[in-house]
Amino acid sequence: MLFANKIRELRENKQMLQRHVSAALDMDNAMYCKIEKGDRRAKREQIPLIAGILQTDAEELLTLWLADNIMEVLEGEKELAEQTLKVVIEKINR
Amino acid sequence: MLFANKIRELRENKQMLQRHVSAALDMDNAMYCKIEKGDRRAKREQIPLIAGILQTDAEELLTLWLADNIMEVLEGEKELAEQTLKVVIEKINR
DNA sequence: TGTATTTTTGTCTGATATTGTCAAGTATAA
DNA sequence: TTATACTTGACAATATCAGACAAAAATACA
Repeated sequence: MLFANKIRELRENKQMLQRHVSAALDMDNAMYCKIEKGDRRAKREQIPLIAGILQTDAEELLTLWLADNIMEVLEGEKELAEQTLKVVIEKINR
Repeated sequence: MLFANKIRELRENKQMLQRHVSAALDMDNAMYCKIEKGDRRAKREQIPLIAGILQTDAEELLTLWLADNIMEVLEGEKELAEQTLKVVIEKINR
């Protein structure tokens, strides 16, 4: 879980508690805990808020969050992942 | 819709009717119509069945179906798509 | 040790999204 | 027109998921 690992690392480096972040997000702390563990997914619109609270780049966090979502699509399709990504890149660059 | 376009093309080239395919899939024809138009998504386990009916390579169809799913994740994130895919590829090749 | 605090886990519920079905619509050809 | 193929929209059934709460587990520290 790229996104989860990143926000945990950021929070710990800043010596913040989960409840600081969850309060700033107006979110149940249990929920935030699950997001940080990768058990639940943050909503798209929460990413920039989290970035603000943790004082980091929103685009970087969003990129990791998107990458997680793509990894989930490719879950269990290891042998087709590479070819699939080729098709996607080709589609995007056109 | 890569997958949708492909199965339509395959079906038409074989002069098959939608109801032939939907019957073989034990599926409501309206549903198959929507899948072929890209309004609804085929289930993962239906892909090899469809490939069998249309006598084509299941892996190729599956690749297109996965690519559609990834495109949906990247929908509206055009400016981050490239970087995101880089992260995914890096993650996969490790 | 005991106690307070933080983090994690399990479960339930309401909201939201998805899927399957049906009926009615359009399009095309005979 | 009539028949056939395809498409669309509306609705109900179903599945999924965020959010909430309580309680357990882990951690810190007196």
